[in-house]
Amino acid sequence: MDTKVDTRPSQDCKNCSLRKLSGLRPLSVPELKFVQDFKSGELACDPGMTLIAESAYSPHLYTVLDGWGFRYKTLEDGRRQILNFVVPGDMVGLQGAVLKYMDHSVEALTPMRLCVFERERFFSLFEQHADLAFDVTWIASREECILDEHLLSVGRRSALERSAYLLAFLYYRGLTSGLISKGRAHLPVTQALIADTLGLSIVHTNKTLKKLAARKLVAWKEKGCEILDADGLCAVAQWEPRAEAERPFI
Amino acid sequence: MDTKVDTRPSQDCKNCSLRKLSGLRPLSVPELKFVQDFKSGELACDPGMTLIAESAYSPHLYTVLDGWGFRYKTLEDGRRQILNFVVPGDMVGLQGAVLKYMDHSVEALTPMRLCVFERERFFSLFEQHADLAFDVTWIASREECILDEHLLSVGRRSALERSAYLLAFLYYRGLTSGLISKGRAHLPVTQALIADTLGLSIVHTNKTLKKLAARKLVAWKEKGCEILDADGLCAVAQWEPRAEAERPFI
DNA sequence: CGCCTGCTTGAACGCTATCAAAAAACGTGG
DNA sequence: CCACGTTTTTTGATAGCGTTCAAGCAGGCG
Repeated sequence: MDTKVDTRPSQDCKNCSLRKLSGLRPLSVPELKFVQDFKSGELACDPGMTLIAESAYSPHLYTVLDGWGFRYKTLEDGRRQILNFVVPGDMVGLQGAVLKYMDHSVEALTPMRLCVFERERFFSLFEQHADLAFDVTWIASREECILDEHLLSVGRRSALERSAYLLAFLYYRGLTSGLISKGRAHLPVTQALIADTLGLSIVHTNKTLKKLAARKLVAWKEKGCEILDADGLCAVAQWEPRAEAERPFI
Repeated sequence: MDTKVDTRPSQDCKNCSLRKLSGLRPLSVPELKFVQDFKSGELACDPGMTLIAESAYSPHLYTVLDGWGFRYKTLEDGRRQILNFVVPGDMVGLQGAVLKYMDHSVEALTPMRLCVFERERFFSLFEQHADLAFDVTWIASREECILDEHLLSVGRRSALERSAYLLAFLYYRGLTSGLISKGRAHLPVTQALIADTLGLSIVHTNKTLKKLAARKLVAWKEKGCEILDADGLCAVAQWEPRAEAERPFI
């Protein structure tokens, strides 16, 4: 449960491990230079660690370099709703940087590595690089788009459809962010997490997942979920992933 | 059900009817000048009109000047989920302008008036006015924030809590956007709309709303909902509205 | 007046929650 | 490598919240 901020001089953004991912918008030389200067360090953290706590002020803004995490909110009596998962390329704490308050918490699901920025200097990005500013807005809009689909899912899909949608969704997010590959499609989630994302009880989630397993769409092993047939999941969910053109990454 | 685009020279932004609303960030003279030039017209439309259709390309981007509307998505078999409501000051079609695709539809609930912009020129806003670009990101982030709360609501609140939350939420949105006042708190929504927002059936929505009415929190009249006790609704919902500092408006 | 939309009500069904408990997997320290 | 506590998964039984089906009523509009 410990955290360590890397105090070595910031890693070179040009050789950022994420840059080799296909589907990322390449940065121009001046942009890269700006980002390199904007970056104030790296953060590595262990599973279970809270990156950002609801309503607590954080002076930082992050970009995920590696690992899985998730965003959630809770009601006063403890009921929890997971809002979305974060993967490499996602920004963490953007709401806080823009609105000046955080309305949700973010927790690491696996060991994570993050790129650290100072909120104070966030506005300079808008002043100096219109392209990067547009990218930030793009990222915020895509998050909105994902939330729209989740809301449709929780509001109108049955338990079986919902589960299928979520697993397919996580599969594609894992693929496009390089966390998994078609051969190694293992999602590091517990059934309790799935339940809190779908708005279902743990017991019923378990029974529903068993049905998907019976259809050979997924398998539960090694404390996580193996995706066996993503197309099958999509069919059950009445959903298909959007083929994304080029994704910005800051 | 007809639409009319106002072909007269664009109304003066400086005297925009919305500018007198309290809580809006005032624009500088150059910003105002830019917005005035950016604006390409006004659109007036009647209730029931679809402003933007899912997956259809629209060359426009709007800001709401007057009236209520709502965003929604549907599944192939017709099940519908309302994602959020739009009120004066909100942008409509931002997702489309940034991501290049629309994933939801937008429909007018009451007669609406909108300010029309050209998507093509949207990027120039980022190039020329960092402050306005930041405002756009602010608007996107706040939408995300609202969706987070809706998701928590649909996922984890009971039918009664959910209804109370939604009505309180609409009440405060109406207030801050000048559509209603404390004396005249009438929301122009049908129970079918409420049902599609909460992810409930119409029948059960009706029974749930009756319970709120029995507690004297709301009253159903004139084809809409009268808010009698917003604090009471908040208490039922375990929710309280956030006191917003200054809201940008483009 | 008659149709259409929106609100209301009752009854029966069923999906999902809750309760309870056990089995399995995992992590840790001896 | 084993023992033990903890977390996660699994299963069965029961209860209840919310859905679906089926009418009936009220108000607005041509």
